Amino acid sequence: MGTFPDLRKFGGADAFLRACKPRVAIELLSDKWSMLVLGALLFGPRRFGELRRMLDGITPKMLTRTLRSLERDGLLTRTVYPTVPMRVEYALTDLGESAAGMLAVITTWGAEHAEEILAARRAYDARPPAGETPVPA
Amino acid sequence: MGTFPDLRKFGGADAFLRACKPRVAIELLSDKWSMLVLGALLFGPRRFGELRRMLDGITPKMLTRTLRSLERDGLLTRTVYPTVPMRVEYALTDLGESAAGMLAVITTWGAEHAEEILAARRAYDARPPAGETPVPA
DNA sequence: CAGCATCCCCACGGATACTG
DNA sequence: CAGTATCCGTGGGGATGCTG
Repeated sequence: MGTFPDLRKFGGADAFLRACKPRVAIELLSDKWSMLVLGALLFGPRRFGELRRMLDGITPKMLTRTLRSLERDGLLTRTVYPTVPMRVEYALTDLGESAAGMLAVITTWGAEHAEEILAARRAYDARPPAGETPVPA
Repeated sequence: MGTFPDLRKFGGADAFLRACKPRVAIELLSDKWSMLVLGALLFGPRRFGELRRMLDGITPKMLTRTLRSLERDGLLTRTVYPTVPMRVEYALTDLGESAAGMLAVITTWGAEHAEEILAARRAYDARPPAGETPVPA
């Protein structure tokens, strides 16, 4: 069928149904802020406020929730320095770095095909309401 | 920092803020069913009912919505055969196949790291409520 | 067969205000 | 500084029933 890695090697579509292994990756990608946070941490360890400023538009609540979730999954570490004022630093783990690697793949794909997709979208939206049904046979 | 492709080449975190190009990929991934449908179509063109059966748990409404969205983005084609009873076939485009390639990357990553993540999750959940704060310096 | 229409729920996530 | 607490609107998506 194609030149891409054969999905069936990994279980194909079945691999995604129900609560199966690779689903964790999908959940990660599906979350609005997770990959953004990982991306931000690629620049090195960052503090709460720094991340907040890097991720324009994120609220403290969502940043906290996202960081907790990523920490729980072992994608980043949270280190508290009990200074005054307090200081907390977040850093990617190896696992987190590899997850960010996925982000790179996705970003690349998106950058390469965005124009094509947007063009298809325009064409679709511009086509006649009641249409000629493409009838090959 | 790592061995993965350098995100900054693509604009880094900034590349994701607001409505920028690579975001279309994220939207694709974020949708609950889109990548599953693409994965199913990797096995070849399929009819509505076939897809419905392959994607256990999907409702007709969501299948329709997902297919329409993917068609609009040029990831698959929809061909109507006006037979009796009616027959509609969905097939990946080249663009759709390349998108499914992303799925392979993600699936692989998920399969390789799922156990690690689940272990981290168990460890996190099992740790003492009020905790020893890791104080390096 | 391949959908479309409708109702409805609740979880995601934003805004705002407060605390150790 | 680094969060927590609370309220609340939106819409994603399930269930059900009907149609060309």
